[in-house]
Amino acid sequence: MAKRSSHTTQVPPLSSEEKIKEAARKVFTQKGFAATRTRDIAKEAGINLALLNYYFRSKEKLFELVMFESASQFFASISAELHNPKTSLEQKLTVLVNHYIDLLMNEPDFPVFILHEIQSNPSRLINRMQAIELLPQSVFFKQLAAQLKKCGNTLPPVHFLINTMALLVFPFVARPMIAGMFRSSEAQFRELMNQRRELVPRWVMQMLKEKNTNKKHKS
Amino acid sequence: MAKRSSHTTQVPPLSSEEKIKEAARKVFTQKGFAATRTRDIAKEAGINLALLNYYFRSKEKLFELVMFESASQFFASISAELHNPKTSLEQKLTVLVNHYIDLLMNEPDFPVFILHEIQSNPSRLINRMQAIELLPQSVFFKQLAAQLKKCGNTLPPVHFLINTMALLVFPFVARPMIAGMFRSSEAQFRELMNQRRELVPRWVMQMLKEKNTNKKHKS
DNA sequence: AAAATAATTAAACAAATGATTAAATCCATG
DNA sequence: CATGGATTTAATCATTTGTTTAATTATTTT
Repeated sequence: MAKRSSHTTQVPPLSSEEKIKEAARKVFTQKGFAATRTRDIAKEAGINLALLNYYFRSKEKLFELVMFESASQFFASISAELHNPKTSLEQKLTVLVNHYIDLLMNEPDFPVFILHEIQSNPSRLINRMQAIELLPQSVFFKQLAAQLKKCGNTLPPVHFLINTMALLVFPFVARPMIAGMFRSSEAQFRELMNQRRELVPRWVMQMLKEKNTNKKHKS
Repeated sequence: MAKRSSHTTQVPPLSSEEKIKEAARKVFTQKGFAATRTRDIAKEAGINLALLNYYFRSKEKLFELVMFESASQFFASISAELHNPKTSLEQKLTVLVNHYIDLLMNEPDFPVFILHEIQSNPSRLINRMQAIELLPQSVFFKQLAAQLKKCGNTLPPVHFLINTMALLVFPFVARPMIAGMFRSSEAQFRELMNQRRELVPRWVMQMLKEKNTNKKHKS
């Protein structure tokens, strides 16, 4: 297909259709559905505005196509590892954390984007993502529950799924605030996130091991 | 000011100006700036569309007014406790966690909203919130750093500030996803969050105490 | 009560924006 | 080359949307 040539990194010229999809992904992710103009996408893609409707019918259709691709890729990319019966819970945690830290360093705007779109239109996105609903049936989740039981911790396993995701993705969604707090540079932030590659799995394992004293709380 | 009357919960009738502000807060928070129409706000407030511009000049001005109020209230509401030299780190954690769990149960859409607005227009909001930049100078932060030192943990204290916020607010920003995973009801979610009132402070204290082995990570 | 000021309304305007049209250009195939 | 379909473009349309205007009603002041 793409004619390869010389020694330089040769980018196969994208078709207009592909250019639109890439531009749409970029602009939608940064500004959200409502704030992006079809003209923004056309300009970003370097194509005529009418081509957008020629290939994708409407802004809405383009959004659903591109974002369903992104979202399922985001959630499914780690699915195999989560269902792998050969690796330990701790190994899975390490793979999971490293995978998403890599991903989020390249796509830092994605989490807030997806959370905002879900919040402003829950039905449109939640239904289409079966990857999410399969998580509680994964080997990973079962190993998590087993580890809890072994340690005599009677808390619902959900807490620790939440905690893992929280420690993993929250730094990225709060990145502008963290940067604002410490006037920290991009490089400093990346250094922090690289440290967390080892820290997050350790913290999660430690939380699992803690005895749950199971005190009452005020209703 | 407001004339109080009988035994029933008497709502002092809001002025049009107040009705608009309340409606704006609600609609902006749920749908974001770009997706809300001035007509949505007018309808929600039950007032004529022109009144919005009569009192607030423009959608943009209304947004900045109302959201600056919300945001500074959100961040400043706990400021006194964070600077209290009388209470211990653990006590502060408990107060902080309980305060924000209360707040977020009533305003679950606020975090995603504010994060999305910051992401799509960082300069507009970050500058105005000095509360955020004062956090690293708070007694809370100093106690956190001291506790780390005492335990021989050489990691940057920021990690634990991030972790505290993560464990506290992430469940709310991810609420629709969590509900989707476990088909859980509103009541079940609230029960989980009530459990976390005690769990989050404990988890954070535990993370602080862990020895940091300080292994190298791949650059 | 009269006058003045404030609040409210219906209607309309102007710009932005998603979408369409019809003509022009490109490109493979016979 | 000629033909026919696919691609691209400039121009335009129709609707939405933030805002304004001018007239009407309510409230306060004199």
